[in-house]
Amino acid sequence: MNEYNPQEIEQKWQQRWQEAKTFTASDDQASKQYILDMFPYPSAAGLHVGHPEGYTATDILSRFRRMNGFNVLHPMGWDAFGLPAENYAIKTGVHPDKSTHDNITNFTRQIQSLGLSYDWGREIDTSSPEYYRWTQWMFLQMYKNGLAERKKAKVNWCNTCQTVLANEQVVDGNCERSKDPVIQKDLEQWFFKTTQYADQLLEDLDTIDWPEPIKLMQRNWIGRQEGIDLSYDIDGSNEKIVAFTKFPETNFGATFIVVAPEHPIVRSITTPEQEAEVLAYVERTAGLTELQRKENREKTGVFTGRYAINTLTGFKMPIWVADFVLANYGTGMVVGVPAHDERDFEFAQKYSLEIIRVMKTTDGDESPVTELSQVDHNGAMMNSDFLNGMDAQSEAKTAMMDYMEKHGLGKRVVFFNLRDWLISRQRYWGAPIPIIYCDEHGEQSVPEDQLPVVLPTDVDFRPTGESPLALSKTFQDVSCPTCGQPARRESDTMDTFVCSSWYYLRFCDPNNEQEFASPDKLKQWLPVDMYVGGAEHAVLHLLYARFFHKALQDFGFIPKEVGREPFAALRNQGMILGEDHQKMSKSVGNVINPDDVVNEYGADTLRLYEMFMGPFEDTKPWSTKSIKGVRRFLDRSWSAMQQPAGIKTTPDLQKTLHKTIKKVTNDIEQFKFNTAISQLMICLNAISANPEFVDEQTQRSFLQLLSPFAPHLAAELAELQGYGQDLFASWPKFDETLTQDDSVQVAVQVSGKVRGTIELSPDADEASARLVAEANENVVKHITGKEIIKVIYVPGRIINLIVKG
RNA sequence: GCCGGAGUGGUGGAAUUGGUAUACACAGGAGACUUAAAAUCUCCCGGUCAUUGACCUCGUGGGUUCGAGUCCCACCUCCGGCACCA
Repeated sequence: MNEYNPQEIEQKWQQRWQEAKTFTASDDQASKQYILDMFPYPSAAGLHVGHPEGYTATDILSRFRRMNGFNVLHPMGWDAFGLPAENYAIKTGVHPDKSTHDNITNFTRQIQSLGLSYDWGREIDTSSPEYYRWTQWMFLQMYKNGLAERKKAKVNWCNTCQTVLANEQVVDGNCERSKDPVIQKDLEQWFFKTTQYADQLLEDLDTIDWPEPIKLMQRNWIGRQEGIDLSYDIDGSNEKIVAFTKFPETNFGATFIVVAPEHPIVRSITTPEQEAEVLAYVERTAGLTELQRKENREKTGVFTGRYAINTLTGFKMPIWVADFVLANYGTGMVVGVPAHDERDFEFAQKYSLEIIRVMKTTDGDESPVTELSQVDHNGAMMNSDFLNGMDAQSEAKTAMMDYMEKHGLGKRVVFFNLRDWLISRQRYWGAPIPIIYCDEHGEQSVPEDQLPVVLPTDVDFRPTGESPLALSKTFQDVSCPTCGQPARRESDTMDTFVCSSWYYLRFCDPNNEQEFASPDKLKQWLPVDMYVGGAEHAVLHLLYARFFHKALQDFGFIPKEVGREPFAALRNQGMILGEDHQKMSKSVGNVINPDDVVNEYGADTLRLYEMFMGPFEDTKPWSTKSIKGVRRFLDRSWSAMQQPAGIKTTPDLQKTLHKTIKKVTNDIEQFKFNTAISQLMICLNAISANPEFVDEQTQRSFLQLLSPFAPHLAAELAELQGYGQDLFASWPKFDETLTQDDSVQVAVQVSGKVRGTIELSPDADEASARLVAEANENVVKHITGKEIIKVIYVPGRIINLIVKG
């Protein structure tokens, strides 16, 4: 018998598959499956064990679908632009293009050593001019259609990275990458108007098969809220206060107004007496970072000297400026109802503003509100004229909104949390934004036939806060597309998330030089049927890609037939922790390198182990000991499958085989790889117990079932046994009747407690089941002398005898 | 604070969705083969008490039910997201 030598056979089969182009997708079949991994950023650290988890899952699914007759598109590529390569260049002087491509070479070697069935003919690299040419082209389409816009705005700035960041890239007030505090800067920047798609991005979530928690996170991020913009006259001014609120029903209790310091109205309404104080406050708060604002929870504010009139009550509401009101949320102005809002209460208390209760809260309290714990906005209205007695959150809210709209005092509005996507980056290693500025003609698109705008090489990477491209002579020498006079190029590059927002489209037609992808090819493959990756992309990448898909479809570049969503189904792999149950990290020293595992145990063992560890979506710790058990299973499969096939099988073995076919088939569909593997182990145990009764059919089926998980081993055994590789052109079928047991163990309960088990046919009737149960020796002593008053019988599961006395 | 997810043997985890809790593995114990070890194979393996058996056990405490890991209520712990959001 041959020795199982994984390193040898794995290399051999990988080579054969590559030479035979076994996994090349063809573009002309109807039953398609597009199975996609989130493509990796090729970091210098190489592959970590988290990568193969997702890649193995999609590989199993791809091989399984192919065996079931599907035409599968399963590609791989590189999300190659990004800050780490540039930071590395600053430190070492190695050009990002070089380090990135060295890393890609290493990643390719590592990924290929796992025997994954990618169609390498479709490999893409977002940093190649052939790719980013289309990234730039897409920017121009966004521009042409009014979805890309340059505007001055308060933006997030990271001092360490020396660049602006998107809203989504700010985590707890810190830069997602450097973890350093983000400060606010007023800058002119490029935005994609994601907000124009807020409604659709929200609604279409209902049409896709994604994990509910991920959908919920997107819903919360988009943050749709219904409310009303209330207008108030200002005493002694022609301007108006417009305040957004979700709780207009409390408006009889409104006693003051607060405006964000950044709001332009502050300057125009402040009275001369208050001017100095207000300006000083505005200046002081403007300099604060997000973090400082967050740390300083103590409310501060300054009176503008002006009053707005509460139309309902005639109350003169003082207008204050305070930084707890955010300029970019709602209208940047808030109506203060201190009795029924905690923030308003704190502010009113600090500055001795009037507090009027307008609700008997759910705890029955209707005394004056003097403590924070009394503040609540649920209950029955009081002190509120026509609202009195109504429930605050239902009747009263609607009645008040109706009243306000009818009298021209307010307008119902829908407000979203989502902001436009800031895509400019003052960095080098990204796709240049294809815009030219001319003194005479202003902002100009680079003509499409001049794409790509190639990244120059004569560049100093060191971040100065200005884009490195601005300092390149060769890059800046350009003439205006309209008048031909000297002009200058936009020197910012695009956020790398722009590149990754459309790569799934390029895989459909990766070598097309006329279009980013032809409509026919898009029609052939879209949408992605299964998309797999880490949950860290819950909002960023997945939201942006959805936005791109919708926008490009509306521009007419993606056929309508493929639907409004790019990823029909999504699964997230769980994180793999170190053996110490800690997050893997270099500094802790608990990092497992996939190369080492492949060298020691083989790729099939690594694949099988990562799938066997636990549920796909769960976080789970690595265990070097457990991996040996998986290798043992492959060793035993290796020797069992090399036995000469027996003439006939046993009914028991056949039953186990058919149960296994059924379970493995269903489990793969449901991403329950761990239980699929345990069933394969059960099957092998049965095979090993009856070596002389393992017939050819059993061997063939077992190898077929094993092949998506351990493809090299299965291929080698098929060859050794003379079954040929055609074996893997089909998936075994199970016979439902052969998966049924003839007799089953049924538990006998007496008054709900298990007292014994009996053997019965699964369709035995209650009378005969009861007869056998009552005769069971372990049961008898619990029922003698007692009356059986009720019997509950679940065929094939339990029989429960309820006794009295 | 608000919104999600999770809590099962010494360990990773199973449990046909309300029906015999601990499948499949790992670790551990005993034995076989071996001069020996490794490898391999066979058996045992949640806890307490005990004579054949009984009782307890799925984060904690209640509840619904003939029957609850699974459903309901309250609470505890861990992980993830959001957060002066009007």
